[in-house]
Amino acid sequence: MINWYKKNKRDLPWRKNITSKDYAYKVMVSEFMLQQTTVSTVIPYFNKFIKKWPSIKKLSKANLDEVLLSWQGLGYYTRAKNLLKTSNFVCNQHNAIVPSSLKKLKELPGIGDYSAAAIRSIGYNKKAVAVDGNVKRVIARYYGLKGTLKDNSEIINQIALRICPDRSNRVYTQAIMELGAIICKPRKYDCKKCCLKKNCRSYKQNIVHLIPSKKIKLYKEKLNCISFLIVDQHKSVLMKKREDTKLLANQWELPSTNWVKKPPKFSKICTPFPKSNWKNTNFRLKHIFSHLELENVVYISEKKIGGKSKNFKNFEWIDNCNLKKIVVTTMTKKILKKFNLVQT
DNA sequence: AACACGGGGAC
DNA sequence: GTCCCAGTGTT
Repeated sequence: MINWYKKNKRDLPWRKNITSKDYAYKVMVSEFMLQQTTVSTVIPYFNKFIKKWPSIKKLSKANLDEVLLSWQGLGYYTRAKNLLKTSNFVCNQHNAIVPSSLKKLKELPGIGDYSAAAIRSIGYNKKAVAVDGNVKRVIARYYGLKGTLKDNSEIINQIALRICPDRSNRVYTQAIMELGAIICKPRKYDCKKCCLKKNCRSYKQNIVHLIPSKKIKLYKEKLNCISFLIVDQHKSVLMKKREDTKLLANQWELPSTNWVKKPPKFSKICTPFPKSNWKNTNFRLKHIFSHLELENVVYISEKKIGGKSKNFKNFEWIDNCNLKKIVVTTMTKKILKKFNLVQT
């Protein structure tokens, strides 16, 4: 497997300059970004992030809005918050050196079992057992473990510990993950090319397609809302900042109704400017989150001079130029794009 | 042990 | 449409 990896490994930006002083920091940043996120999605974000904050000391001087802006579109925004917290903690408590012990790594916000092991192994080449989704799948197939990954999590962790080598841990950790990502993929796996096929139980028994078995799908709540797009005479858009907790924390979005099960009926009284002339755009946007679906109907209006608004708490008129400087939810971004108020 | 937390890519 | 991705924190 190691030989296969050395020959076939991908040229990923966080694998460069292993000897540089900031290498462990870069590995840490990559591990935050890679949580539940594919490599191809992460690469451009990682490059931009490291260009802006090449060292942990520089990152620790950033403010949250800046970090969230560079995270915009990547999802799971608590990661950005935790990464900033962690960099501050490391600068204050660990002399700006990313720790290499599992215990100290796991004290850092946003770093759990997997990330601690990955940073120790990939960042410092010290022994650690990093078990991510790829590793679980490779082990489950190689040992022919039927059932879901969750059913087998205990035994998978035991095996992972047993087969983890003491030496060259950095290469091993990446090799087994890379095998899962390139060859032993969830679908369209390529067993013919797999260096482990000789002893792979599910390959020999021809049950690769059954392993791991799918986890039962959970019901996704379907919600609805109306968003209000209002532009003033200077082409500024009225935006609202979300609360700093929970979903899409601290991000800006169009003013909108609550998210409710039954599609809300339009009424001027729910709009930010009840006296304006609101029109249904007939534009509907379905947005999928990990745990719910939201169907968004967009109403549009131009602000009348002298029109009064109801409640300006957390509301602000944002001009076109400043729209790209604030963190906007992906959903609102799509709406603004549809009405040619933002590029890209 | 179950749920909250994004968004996109592959099929 | 479905699955799932270099998971973590909260309840």
